[in-house]
Formats: sequence, C-alpha cells, structure tokens
Amino acid sequence: MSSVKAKKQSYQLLRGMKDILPEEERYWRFLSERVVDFARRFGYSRIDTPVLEQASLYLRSSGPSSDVVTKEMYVFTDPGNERVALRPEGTPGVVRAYIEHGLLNQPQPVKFFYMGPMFRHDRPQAGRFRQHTQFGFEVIGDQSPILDAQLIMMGYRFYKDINLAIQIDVNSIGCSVCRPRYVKKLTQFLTDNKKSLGLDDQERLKKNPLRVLDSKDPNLEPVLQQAPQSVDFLCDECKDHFVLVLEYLDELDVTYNLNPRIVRGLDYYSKTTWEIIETARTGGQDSLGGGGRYDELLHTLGARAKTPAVGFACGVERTITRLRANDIAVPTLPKAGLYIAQLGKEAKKKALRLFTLLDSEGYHVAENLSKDGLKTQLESADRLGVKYALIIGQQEIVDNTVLIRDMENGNQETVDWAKIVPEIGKRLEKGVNSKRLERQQPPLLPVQPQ
RNA sequence: GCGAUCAUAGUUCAAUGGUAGAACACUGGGUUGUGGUCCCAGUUACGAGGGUUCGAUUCCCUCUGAUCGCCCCA
Repeated sequence: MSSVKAKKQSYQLLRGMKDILPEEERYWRFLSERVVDFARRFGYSRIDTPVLEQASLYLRSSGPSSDVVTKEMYVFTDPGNERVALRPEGTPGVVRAYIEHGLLNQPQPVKFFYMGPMFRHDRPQAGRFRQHTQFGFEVIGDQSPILDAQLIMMGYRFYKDINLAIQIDVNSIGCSVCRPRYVKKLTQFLTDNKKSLGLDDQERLKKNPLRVLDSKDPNLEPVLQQAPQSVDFLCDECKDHFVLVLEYLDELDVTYNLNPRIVRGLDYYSKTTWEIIETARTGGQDSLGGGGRYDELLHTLGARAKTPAVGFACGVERTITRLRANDIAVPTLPKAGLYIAQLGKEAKKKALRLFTLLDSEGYHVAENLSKDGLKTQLESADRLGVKYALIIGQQEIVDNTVLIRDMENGNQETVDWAKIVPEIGKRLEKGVNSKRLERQQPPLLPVQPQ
C-alpha cells in the first residue's frame, strides 16, 4: 500500500440532474399510484418505451421549428455509429411502438399511459431540469372529440383530486387544411405590426409565427389582443370537432378557459390543444402539463393508414414542487408496529429467528440487529414509533421466553416463546399498521420446535 | 443559448490575509437489561484549478454547480 495521499476526487451531479432522496419518496409513490389508478379506471395500459431512440424519430415528429428538438435534445453518435437521442418527450416513442408492433390490429382506439424520464439540454431553473419525469396518456386510432374531452377531464380531475388548484386552457389550432390559411393571416397581421415586436418575437415570426402568440412581452399585449384567432379560421371539420369537445367538457363539468394563445411548442399538434396551468401563478414555470391532438403524426412516422390520436403529459417534479409549496399532505409509508431488541450473542441469533417468524406471519417488524446496547435499540424503537418492543436477552434465552414491552406505558410482560405469535396477535388486533396484508408464501424458515 | 446573484460540516448559519466556530443531525459513552428529557465525548467543511502574496477559505481569473430572470417548456 502506498502511503502517498491519493488526491480526493469529488463527484457532483451533472448540471440539471437531481437525486431523489428517501425523504421525497412518498411524493413519488403517491403520484405514481395515482397515475396507475387513473389508468386502470379509464382503461389505459402501461407502455414503456426506451429512453434512447433514433434521433431522426424526434426530428421528424416534433419538428424543425421546435426548440425542444433543435436546440435542447441530447443527440450523439453511439459506439455503433448510429445517431441516437435521449427522448425529449414521450409521444413519438409511443407512436413508434404502435406502428412497429402493428397495434392497429388491436381493437381501436388503443389507450396507453407511461411514466418516465425525459431529457432536455436546457439551462436549469426553478421547475426546470435536464432530466425530468413525465406521466402521460395517449389514445391512438380514433378521431372522436369525446376522447379529447375525456383526456382533458382526466388531467383536470387528477389535479383536483390531489388538491392543486389548476385551470385548463383550451384552444384549437386547426389541421393541415385550415391552419395554413390562419398562419398566413397571422403572419400578415404580425408583419403589419412589426414595429411592436421585440427581437425575440421577430425571430419567432420568421421561424414559427404561432409562437408569437405565446410572447410574454407586455408591450405586445395590446397588439396580440387584436390578432386574428385560429378558431375563426377553422375548416368545417375542425370547427365541428372543437364545438363538440367543448360541449363534452360542459357535460363533464370541467371548467375551462378558452385561450386562443395556446399553440404548444411541438410541431405535430392539430385541432385541440390544451395546457394545465397552476392557478396561483408563481411567475415562473407554472405549466404543469399539456397536450393535444396529433392526427397527422402517425402518418408522418410511417403508419400506412391515416391514424388519428390525442394525448397529454404532465411534469412530475413540478407537480411535487407545487404539492410541497402548498403543504399538501401525502400519505406516509406505513410504520412497523413491532421492534425486536436483543442483548448478547445468543439473543442476537434468536432475534434473527424471531424476526423471520413474525415476518412470515405477516407482521411488519423493525430492528437494528447490528447494534448492541439495549438503550440504543429502544431509542431507535421509540423513534420509529412502534407499539411494542420485543426484547430478548440472556434471561429470555435461558427461560425460552420473550419480553414484550409496551412502548406507550412501559409495561412489560414475559411470554413463552411458543406463545409469542398468538400473544402478539392479541395485542395488535387494534393496531392499524402492524399487520401486513396476508401473504400466500410459507414461512422462509420452519418455526423453531421447542 | 443569454444575463444577474451566489458557493464554508449531512443541514441551517458564523468568523478570518496567518488553514475555521455554533446549533441541529450522526456515532459512542454516562458500570452490554430499558426509549421519549438530561450530561459528556467524538466524526464531518472552506466546490475545482490557476494567479497575486512570505502566507489565500478570505483578493483576482477560469472552470464546475446552484438560485433567479430571458429563451423554451413539464
């Protein structure tokens, strides 16, 4: 061994990345359980697609005018010399899977949900990370406006249920038939008002005029008020569709906000678009989720038949941030009802056996078998908030008993080893968290025959 | 990608051109048999690199990261 001090190398998180420590786990568990529950109730099946895809998948789908793909995507050449990308969003992968596996041969529409990491190489900021998690719902293979409405309702209900005050902003941006007419008109209008546009907005006007509607420039506000609105340019089909979406939303008692400025940042949207926005605007990143119809994307990505689709996705980190900021309680993990404390070499062995016995009986048992010192162990039991400590020391080994200590009042009772399971059963009948769900498996170890 | 502010133990904060303190947390102890209070002790930090200086945690530069705003978006 060298005595030369090795230089201490310290490692740190990559920019925009985040560790999720146990302290935050309950929020993640809570949300993912909610998502799974929603999916089950509304008939969505889970789909998990890879984080890595051909880069061209996103270039073709999300579009050359979207920053998400052109500026923010993690693209690189893999060791096999293939251009690959870390997914910046979920929809293209799901669509790819649908086409590739011929899911058009299943009863339509096909309903998917997913939850997983997305990557965007953007400058991190409040509520914005380079790796973030989205859950999303997609319905592929049906053009009915009732699906748009149902998805909007799901997002609405999801946030209502977790007590976050949100509003839904809805718009329709038309289809490949009517949108060009609108874009032309809007471009004309914006060009006429060019002197009111800031530098950023002039750039947008060239690249993607629709996005100018999203501008936060207060000077532009009065101009945008006068701007032509996409809903006034919809073709008959898009108009009928949108009217029905709104009718269904009324029927579903979903309160929404008609917002002609919701245009979304991805190129594939058509007809309905919407965003889920926190009502208590914090100024920064207040969009919790968004979605829209993408009737033309499947075809763009190689589907043989025209296949309409619609979906939305929400940000998990942002949702958790808002839950915490609003002090919204989420369930904590169930606590153990029992704690095994041991003192001495033989007792340690027997404690191990007792743990296994009780665990296989379905009890949730805590321990610090690696510790010595009874004091330390009871301290730990106290911190864990267990109802009973089961103590095994030298005396208990000799007598073949276990000492049951009530942690609330300090009362202790010695119980024969053979009776320990029924004795605990008596005491914990009233306990809420102590008994786990019954399991089918046999005990891992045979009960000690004594 | 642009701009501003910032960077000291696990956490929240101090102090200082002569290498750093506290609180909480953690570990151990207060005669290997008793927790929720108390007492004692201990571990742990100047983000990285370079420059100025006799000497840098302190001043300067670069990098890295964080926060906030813009862009964009979840």
